[in-house]
Amino acid sequence: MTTASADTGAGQCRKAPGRPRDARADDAIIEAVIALLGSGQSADAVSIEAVAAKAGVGKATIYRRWPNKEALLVDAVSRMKGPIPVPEGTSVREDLVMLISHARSKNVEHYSRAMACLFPEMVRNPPLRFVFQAVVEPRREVMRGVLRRGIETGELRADLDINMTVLLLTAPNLSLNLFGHVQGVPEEGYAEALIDAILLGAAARPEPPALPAE
Amino acid sequence: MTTASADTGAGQCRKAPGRPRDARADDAIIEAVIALLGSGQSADAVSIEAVAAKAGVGKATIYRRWPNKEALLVDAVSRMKGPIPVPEGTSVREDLVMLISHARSKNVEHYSRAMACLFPEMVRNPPLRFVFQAVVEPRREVMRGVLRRGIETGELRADLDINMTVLLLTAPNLSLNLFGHVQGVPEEGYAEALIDAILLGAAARPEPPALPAE
Amino acid sequence: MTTASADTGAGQCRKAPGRPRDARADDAIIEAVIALLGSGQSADAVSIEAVAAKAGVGKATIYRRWPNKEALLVDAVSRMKGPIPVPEGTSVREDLVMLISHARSKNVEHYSRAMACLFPEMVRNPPLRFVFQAVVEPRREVMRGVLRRGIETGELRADLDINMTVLLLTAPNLSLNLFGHVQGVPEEGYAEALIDAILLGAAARPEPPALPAE
Amino acid sequence: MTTASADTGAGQCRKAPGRPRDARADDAIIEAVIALLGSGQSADAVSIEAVAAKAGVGKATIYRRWPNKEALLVDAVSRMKGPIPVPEGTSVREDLVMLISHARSKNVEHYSRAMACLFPEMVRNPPLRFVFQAVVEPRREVMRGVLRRGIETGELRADLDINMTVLLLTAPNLSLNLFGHVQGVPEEGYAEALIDAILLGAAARPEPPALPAE
DNA sequence: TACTAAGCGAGACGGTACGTCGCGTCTTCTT
DNA sequence: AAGAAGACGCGACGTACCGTCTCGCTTAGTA
Repeated sequence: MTTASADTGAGQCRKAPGRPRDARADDAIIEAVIALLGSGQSADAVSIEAVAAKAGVGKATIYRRWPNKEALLVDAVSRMKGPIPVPEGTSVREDLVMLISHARSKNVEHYSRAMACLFPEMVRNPPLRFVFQAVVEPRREVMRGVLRRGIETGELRADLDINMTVLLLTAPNLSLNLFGHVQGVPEEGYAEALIDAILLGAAARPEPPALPAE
Repeated sequence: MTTASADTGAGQCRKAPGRPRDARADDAIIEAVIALLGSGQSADAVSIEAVAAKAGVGKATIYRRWPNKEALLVDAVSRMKGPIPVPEGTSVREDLVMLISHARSKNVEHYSRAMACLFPEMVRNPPLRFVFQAVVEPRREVMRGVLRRGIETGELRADLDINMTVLLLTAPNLSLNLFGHVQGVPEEGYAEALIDAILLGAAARPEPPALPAE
Repeated sequence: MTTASADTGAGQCRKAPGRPRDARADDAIIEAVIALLGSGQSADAVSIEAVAAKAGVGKATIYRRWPNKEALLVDAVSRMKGPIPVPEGTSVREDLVMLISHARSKNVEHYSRAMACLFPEMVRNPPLRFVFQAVVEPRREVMRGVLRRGIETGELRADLDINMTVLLLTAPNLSLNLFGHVQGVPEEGYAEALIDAILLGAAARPEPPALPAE
Repeated sequence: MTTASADTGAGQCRKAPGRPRDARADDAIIEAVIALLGSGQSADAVSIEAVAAKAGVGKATIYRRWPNKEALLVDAVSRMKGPIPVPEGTSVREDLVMLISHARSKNVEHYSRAMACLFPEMVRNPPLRFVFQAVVEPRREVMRGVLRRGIETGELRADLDINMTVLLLTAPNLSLNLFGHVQGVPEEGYAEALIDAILLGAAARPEPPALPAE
């Protein structure tokens, strides 16, 4: 996924000649990016020159690993999100609440800042959108698993449109990250409210007495 | 909404001395922005210098009207979206389908490109998010009206969380604009599928026979 | 000769549009170059970035006037040499002594340093040699005038090779500037010794008694 | 003269441990320098990296032999000039013509290019001027020998300033190398014209009848 | 009619970041 | 230990755009 790891991929049997890349530089660079993203400065405080200075590294060392600024940002974002959480499987609702809360709690400010740096390049170079989806898609796949299991257990409608539901689950988070709060949407209990709205649906039902257990 | 109109606002009773601003310049500038956004170039092709050159205008003429690049972009985006559509009121479902289709059909590529230019500044200067919401909020308010009317007519649940529902209706569009297609979500019939998913809900119901009319 | 003066040449009748170049910037830049050349630092202390910083000027302001580093150096050198001295015409020997002393006294250290910066570009781009000769040639022409007059007055041989003699007069100065002192050549009285050697010639004459006045 | 020979000087009695230096590398490096100097490229095409690539050698192999780029260039120049010619001693004039022609014929273009690379460092580090003179001085010494012998044989004035005359003999060549042709100085027959000018002198003599033999 | 004040196209200005290249040093494995 | 390969910190290169600032000219309303 990352350019750096691609260069030293596991598939290579023969060692590359010459001095090997210094792994500490990779880490120092990524950490410098994350630190700058979080430094409360403006989004363009994340300049390559600042990253190099903060990481104690020459600019060429960065450009040897990533072809340009945005590729570096993509990599930093993917590392920022950390490992994908594993749902516990107690119930669909609880699993989804956990996944959404996790995504929401993680680096909201950082994430938004990183996105601000990424979008320009994502637009200028659409293939990069797929690179970016490579970060998002595994998380979506976990959600699809939860939904499929819910259909099997009968917790969810058998004819559920899984892809659309995943979009409903993840897109609001994106919107909140980018635009900040939307009036009337709670910060506390957001994940629960979102999931209940999706589970229950908006349409009125004629049979209130038929749902005593819920 | 625009800085330009604020400068020559209606509150002024005495006519300003000196040569009045040339209204054709405003249009030429906005049109140049939109043309550059659509020119298939990269997102940073939309530089003030390029806009000025394309509009046949001096840079100072732009900065006299907008305080900086991003304010200009915000203005161009809001004009790009065109007038807010008015729902016909036949049914909640049809009104929402119309609103969503309209938002989706409009300038998907342009919009994405404009966002790419806007986000960096939105993050660096959070008040701009509110400026930006000023573009989005009126459209949301129209949706809220449809939802409220749906509750009154009994088409929607009486305890519906209107704000969350609006988020569910609008956020997926944002996600598609930014990231492009998501696998499994139809381009054709997208609005209908989205709205049905939101209306119906994901949870299974014990009473299939209770919904013969639907 | 200079790029700057070429742009605002006297032949132009219509004023160029836009803000005119700031003449103080030209001076500040040239002075910064000369100051850096004389700062006792190494030759590559004369970097465009250092010049810009010392002159309190943006790099673009330099590159707007000169296409590259070496063109700037050429210009600085020509200004460093100052106005061409005018010989008094008392005698050929005295006029030449004055011209050579003047050339030698001027900025020996600076000159050598500037040459060090110039040669790389002179070689890489031979037309620049002619630009450079434009600085040197007027000074040579003054010498030719002195020699021609000396022939007329009978002070010099009628069949003198003027161009070769000019080369003999100027080349040793170049050599001293570049390589520093040559053993056995006096610093004090250098001009006189040089000119006497050229006037008198190296060949032995059979008639020492024929030169009692000298 | 070269750093390489200094490192493996004759004073060492015990054989150095480890792998001995590969003598072919020395030659390959020097040849690569000369090839690059002659490649019609710009003067800064002679970078250490290009030399290493062309010679099929690691950069460290170069830096093990020469302390820096300019030392390498000095060495290459001295090797470029080839062995010092030995005058035949028939007459002063013929000996000098031979020496000057030889110096002039050798690698004019290469020499100029090499100088372009050398001067920057010569200025930044004046001791290098002496290193450089070590290349030039032996040639000058040969000339001094010719001149001294000419005084003994009576071909030259007894009170000749030998050092100044050597300067007059060598400096014009430098000037031509660096600045290219000077107007009015012949390419063909240059050495003869130069030497005659130096021998004969510029001053007019009152006794034309006194020189019938010449 | 002349004056005044502002708008206008053009482009120079001080900055700052970009991505590239060469320097001289270092670290790896191979010979 | 030398060698080929190439990564490393550093710093200059020349370019592009930012937002501001003069220029000379044009276009109104005011005197």
